[in-house]
Amino acid sequence: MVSERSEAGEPTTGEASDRVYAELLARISEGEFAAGERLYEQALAHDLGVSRTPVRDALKRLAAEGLVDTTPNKGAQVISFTAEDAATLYELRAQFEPVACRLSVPRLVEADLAELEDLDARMQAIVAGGHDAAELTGLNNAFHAVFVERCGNRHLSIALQALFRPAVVTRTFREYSPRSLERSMQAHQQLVEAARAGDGEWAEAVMRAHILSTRHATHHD
Amino acid sequence: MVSERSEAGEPTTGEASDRVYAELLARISEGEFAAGERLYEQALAHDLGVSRTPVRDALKRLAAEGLVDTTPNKGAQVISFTAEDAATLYELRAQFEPVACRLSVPRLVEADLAELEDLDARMQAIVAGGHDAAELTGLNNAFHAVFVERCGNRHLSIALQALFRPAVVTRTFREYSPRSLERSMQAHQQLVEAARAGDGEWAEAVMRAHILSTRHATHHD
DNA sequence: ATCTGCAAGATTGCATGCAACCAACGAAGG
DNA sequence: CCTTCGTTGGTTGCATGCAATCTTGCAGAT
Repeated sequence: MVSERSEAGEPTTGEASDRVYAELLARISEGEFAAGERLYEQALAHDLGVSRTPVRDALKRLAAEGLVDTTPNKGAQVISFTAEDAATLYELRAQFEPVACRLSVPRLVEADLAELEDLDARMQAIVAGGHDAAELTGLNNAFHAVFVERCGNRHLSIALQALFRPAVVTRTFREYSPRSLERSMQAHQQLVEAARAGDGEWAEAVMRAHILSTRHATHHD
Repeated sequence: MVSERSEAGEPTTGEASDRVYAELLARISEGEFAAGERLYEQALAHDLGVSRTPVRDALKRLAAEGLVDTTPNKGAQVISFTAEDAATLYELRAQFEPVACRLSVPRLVEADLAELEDLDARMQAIVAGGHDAAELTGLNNAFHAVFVERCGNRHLSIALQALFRPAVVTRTFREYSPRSLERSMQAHQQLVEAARAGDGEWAEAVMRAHILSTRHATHHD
């Protein structure tokens, strides 16, 4: 039968450990840590009100996911992309995320659909309002993560997340034109529609167009 | 039980965490741990001659890579596949590993080529000799890992490893027919040739054929 | 003035202690 | 006899202490 809502690719270890992991991931996503910045265990531990142990755990997890670089006796620092790496990741994303879309859409349940609609609505509200780039990026990542997490195979989820998560450091929406932004929002709405219709191929096509469009819109060079 | 690492030649050279990780990965690959078996930190620590801390680190790393399942206050246990999951992973592997091959072959340096040849030679020696399935599987994984690790993008490597590494629990060579084994060896030789020639497309084609052939040769039931 | 060597501070990695939590077993009651 | 609850042993998660290593700054020599 169907199981409870277990999130694929998110190994829950403890309690403080997960909190620290989520917090660090959020801070990296929001650009609170500069690329290449070194992350000191003691400072983070004191800042988050825990000891160094859960901080170490979280950093190791981030390292395994490729979001921070660690060197033997020097600790962790946020990854820094070359422009070429970023471009490559975009290519890979354009290739694989639509596939994840096609696989996941037929498996989405009502809660997932509701979450997609909620995220879409909140993004539209932000676009209509103050354009808070950080929060918008977070919601966008959550939106895309739904398809990845529900693609039906846990290891595929992990693999895709390894490809997509590093993109968070690029702070996607920072340099968007209003026109591209509007187009992205429409793509999201269409994705919600396709998901509600259970049409994986439609969703795949929309997602592919969405990503390729985004690639040209963010062209920073 | 094995006791080859009971005496540590290097007392303070650090990297105990990595050593434990490699050891656990090897043991899982060699089938020394049954699928679903629970891994106790204290027991592993005592067995490996270290404290629980590096063992915990290694287990968290394995969890992030999807090789062990962890539940909040129950610790880690080796993943167990459904037949469907295994089949899906094989599909994905057949789709993606040849691509990694094509990307990596033009980037291989002399040391990589030498390693491929060495691994190939050792596998042939084992096939000619005692057919030690465990060691053969290890060498085979190392052989395939070369292409994944040299594919040119670190995050793609991480993603592909997330897809391929879980397959190690299936103990690939255990139920191979001598004929299929011979064919695999020939494929490896051809891969070495293609790699030496720097021909990524050739290598890609050989790898795809190799994997698809393997899929039929192994009977997962 | 620049480079080299050293020494002190700082940081990571490992070991250990302690509390919370879970699982299993046994006893008491229906 | 079966069910239920309390107890006990064991395991994980977190905090802390300590040694090894790296970094930084300065003094001295060339």
